[in-house]
Amino acid sequence: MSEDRRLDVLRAIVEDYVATREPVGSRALVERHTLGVSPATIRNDMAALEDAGYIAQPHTSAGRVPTDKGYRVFVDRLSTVKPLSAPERRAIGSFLEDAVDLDDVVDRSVRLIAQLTQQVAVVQYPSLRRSALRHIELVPVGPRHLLVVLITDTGRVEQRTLDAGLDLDELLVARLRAQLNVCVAGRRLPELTTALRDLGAAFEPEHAPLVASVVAIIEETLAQESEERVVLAGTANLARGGADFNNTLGPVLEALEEQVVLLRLLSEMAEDEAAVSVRIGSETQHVGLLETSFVTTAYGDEHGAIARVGSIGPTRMNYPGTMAAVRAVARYLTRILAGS
Amino acid sequence: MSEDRRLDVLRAIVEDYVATREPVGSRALVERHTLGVSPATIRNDMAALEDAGYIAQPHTSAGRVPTDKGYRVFVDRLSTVKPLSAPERRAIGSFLEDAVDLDDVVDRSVRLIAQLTQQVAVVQYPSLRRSALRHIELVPVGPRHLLVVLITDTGRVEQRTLDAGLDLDELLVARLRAQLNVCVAGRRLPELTTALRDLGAAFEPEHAPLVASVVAIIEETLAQESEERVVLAGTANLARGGADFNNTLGPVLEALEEQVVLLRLLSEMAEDEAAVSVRIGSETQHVGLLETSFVTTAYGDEHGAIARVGSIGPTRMNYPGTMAAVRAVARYLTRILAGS
DNA sequence: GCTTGGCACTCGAACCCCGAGAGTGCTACC
DNA sequence: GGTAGCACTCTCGGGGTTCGAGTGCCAAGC
Repeated sequence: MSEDRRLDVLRAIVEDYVATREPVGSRALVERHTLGVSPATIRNDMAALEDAGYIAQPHTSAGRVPTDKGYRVFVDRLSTVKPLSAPERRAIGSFLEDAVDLDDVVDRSVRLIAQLTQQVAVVQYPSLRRSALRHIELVPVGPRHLLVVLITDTGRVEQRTLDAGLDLDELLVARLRAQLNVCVAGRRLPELTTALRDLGAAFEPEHAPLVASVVAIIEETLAQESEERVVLAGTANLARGGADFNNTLGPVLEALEEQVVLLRLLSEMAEDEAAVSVRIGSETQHVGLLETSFVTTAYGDEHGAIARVGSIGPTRMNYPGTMAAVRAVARYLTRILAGS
Repeated sequence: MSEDRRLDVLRAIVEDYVATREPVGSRALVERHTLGVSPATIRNDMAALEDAGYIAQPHTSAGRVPTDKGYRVFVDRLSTVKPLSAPERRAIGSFLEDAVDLDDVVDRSVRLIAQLTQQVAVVQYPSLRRSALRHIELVPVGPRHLLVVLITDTGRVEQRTLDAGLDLDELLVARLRAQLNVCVAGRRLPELTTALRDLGAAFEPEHAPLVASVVAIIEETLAQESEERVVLAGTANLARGGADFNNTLGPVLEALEEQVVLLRLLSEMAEDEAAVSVRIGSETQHVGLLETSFVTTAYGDEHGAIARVGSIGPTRMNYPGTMAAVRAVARYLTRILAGS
């Protein structure tokens, strides 16, 4: 009983099951694949695969279905990610290049992945933590309020309103703005925070409270927003494809709305070295996502990885295709961000 | 056969059907409501209501179910929106007040409505068209690119990147920024665009192309974004409630992802005078939303209405409760925006 | 020792039938 | 106009049966 053939059988089972959505039996396998042996032999292999936990049968006298463990072996050892066709790649590139700003880039990316994979797409905004501030803008709002706008080198914009507690002097605001931007110029976060703390020294003591509160709100924003933001698209694809997981759709939608869940998964997967990382079924460690898999990869700019994109679908998904699509979009995304 | 009693019967049917989710028959009706007549009489009334198109039976020998037309009468004439309880109102107010910026306000509002109505919530961002620009910021990005940031008096921020086509002079950018902000100061859109067109005159002829392209991108942004942006929450609530519309969930999700559809509905409903506006089933004029109703109302700031909030659920929804929740959130939202 | 054909066995899906129950519409009566 | 009675219709659910796919095992073959 050759080990190689058993893996071939596992691959065939996964492929057939993904294609047909029905448990696959020994006869169907030999008919659709050239395995060179009879159904009886396949049955023996299947029994071994079942003992090893790679496949299971929904009930006696039904065909076999891959388990999460089976998909894992398939993804790790049995599948090859085949690159997209040249026209597809061109379409991706040109679609993304038409974006007018960062929001638009993210929006287009997520729609693109949803479209390509016919599943739910996830795009994480560029991390504030790993990007540098490009500019800080202070805009007086009414007599006593100040709008603080932070612009990063990835084009992301964050704003906060600050109650100054006293009437604002236009000149002072201008000085503060200038100092802040000197302070900021091109620095990454760790240096930035220490630089900000020294800022008070450049101002008269009576302005210390204002400076302090502006600095505080900047730091707070950076800290808060390092809890990243994610954008979804294609949730309707969950319901499409008909009898996919009709009855368990609720928990999946709930999990997707809980950004916390997605962020945890994304951060866990960021630790994987692999270019494209996959979480299968129970590996997601979330009860609502037991029947779904999550394929992600990192994108970045010239300085390296800054966030992730991905696609979520049923565990019974087309893994090679999904991985190819996610990887392709991430590459173009990186190119766009590095180029602008 | 009194007309009044017939309407009472219709109201009872709607209420029972909403509560039980099952077709309601004549006997159940007299048992649960004090109508003072026998089932046979109710049957006659029901026949009349059916002839008039207010109710229908799913099949012979089943109870009756309200039609869209029946719900319409119920909403217009038979239901009273009862205000939320004091604790509920306080909870809404305090939850919204903790928001740190406009994005956060919108985010909290939409989650709040989803929570209160247990349905899908929709919040439209404040319209750029109806708000005034508070500030324009120009930030050089690399040698030749300019980031144009627009800040409105509702706190909304839009940005665009511009390829200047030639190296940028720092001083020129500063002059342009100053001029733009003079131009802008507090003006509403219609005056603004004419003011912008005259801007070129203040600069030397050789800078005309730059000025023109900056003005162009500002106008383009304002035009584009007057196609409003909407935010959703609570899509998982569609699947919850079990057998609500299990099989037709796909089209609904698709419709919700099509922002165009929502925006059309919102703009149509903006024309209604009524404080709270309702679209029932087929009235949405969208095939995916045939089994859903859409409850919206406007919110604004001290200058009046600027956008809408709403809730989407099955036609068989709790209309009075949904209307109360949507109205309450809109009021608090208005208060917050006017106060900041 | 692996592979194969044969065979008995299991079990879910589909179908049909039937009875129960809910609800209606009609008609005669108050 | 309201009411009671009654015949009629139709869905839903249970129970029984058949059908077929698929398995597991065994004995024979290469």
